[in-house]
Amino acid sequence: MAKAARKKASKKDLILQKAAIMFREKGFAATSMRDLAESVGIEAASLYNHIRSKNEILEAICFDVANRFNTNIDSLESSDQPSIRKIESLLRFHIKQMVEKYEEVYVSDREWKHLEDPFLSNIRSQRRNYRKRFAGMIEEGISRNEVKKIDAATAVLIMLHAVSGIESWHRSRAKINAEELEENMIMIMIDGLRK
Amino acid sequence: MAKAARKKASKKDLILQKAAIMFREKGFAATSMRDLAESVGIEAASLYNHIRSKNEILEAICFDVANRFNTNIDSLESSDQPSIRKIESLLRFHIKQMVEKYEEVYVSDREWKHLEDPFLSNIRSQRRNYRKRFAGMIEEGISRNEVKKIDAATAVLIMLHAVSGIESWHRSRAKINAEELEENMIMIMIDGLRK
DNA sequence: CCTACCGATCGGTAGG
DNA sequence: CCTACCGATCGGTAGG
Repeated sequence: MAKAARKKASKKDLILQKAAIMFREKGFAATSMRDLAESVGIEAASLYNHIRSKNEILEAICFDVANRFNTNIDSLESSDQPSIRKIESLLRFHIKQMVEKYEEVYVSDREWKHLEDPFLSNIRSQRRNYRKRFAGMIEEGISRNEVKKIDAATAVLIMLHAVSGIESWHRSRAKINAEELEENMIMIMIDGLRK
Repeated sequence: MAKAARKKASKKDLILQKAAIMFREKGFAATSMRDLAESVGIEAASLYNHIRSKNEILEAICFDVANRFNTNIDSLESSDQPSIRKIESLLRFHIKQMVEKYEEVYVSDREWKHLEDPFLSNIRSQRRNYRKRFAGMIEEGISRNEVKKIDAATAVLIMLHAVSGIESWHRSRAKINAEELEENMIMIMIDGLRK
């Protein structure tokens, strides 16, 4: 019974993992359950022994990723580093997640619009909330004179989208490694392009 | 005859415009020709008097946007400003395009994967080429000592994705206006967050 | 986990 | 530009 439960869980995990890969490649809407079943190695109908619906797969991916980012910002906010260090840590977490859990993070970021209510409203408010907390860290940095006077909301948009640039790095198997990538990104975002 | 041709062109333009709005909202794959026809105000079958296929609409959007960006980088490369100014101008062009032609630029950037060959290969190579030229401007800036020593390819990824952050600004109708947005973005990207 | 199948919807065409 | 309709494919279910 324990073994059966473990087995079932790992098959569901396999489905989620393959789904993340396919949703990233083709998009949620353009991926059929038959495509997914084939990549898992079973018939389409058999998927439904492990998951309830196509949308449930997307929900699992999106909320799993959201939880990881929320947990991280929780612990950052309660720490007492300088603001610019908090911001740097947040960015480094985004970069690491994008490198290590590429497909899941990418899918949760680009395909969440295909969720249905109540999950759609939920994720929307989680995203709004996250951006607000990030903006709060930037405003704190401005008031402490660690960050230059910019519009915090604009800075949040730039930073969050900038890290998603790793997508292209990930697929192109560029010349530089993950560590160099991270250092370059942090340098550019914290100190800009100009020498 | 001239008038009929003009009329037909403008109806086709209306279809392209409505398609860009819907492809941005729901994605290419999740937008049906019946959805599109409804927003244009005709029956689905009637769309085919103006366009040949659903994919042809996406092709028109993607290549129109690509041409505008290529024309801009052509004229920038042949100018003889300092490298950092060329980079700034390129970024300003991206920001302006994103503000003014929001739906088309967004769609061409996120939905081009749904193109079919030979258009898919064509746009892929155009994108590769554009990034290479942009990286060349950054490397020129480094060698002229105007830009700090960073990996040019990484900087390109960050900058191109950062400007697409305007998407969220555009939809959220934020407090700041387009001009302030542009100045904030340029300041952050050129000089970074740190004071 | 499979075979067999469902109603719905898709992109697109014929013919007027 | 519409009515009528097509073959294909979709997400999902029944029953074993």
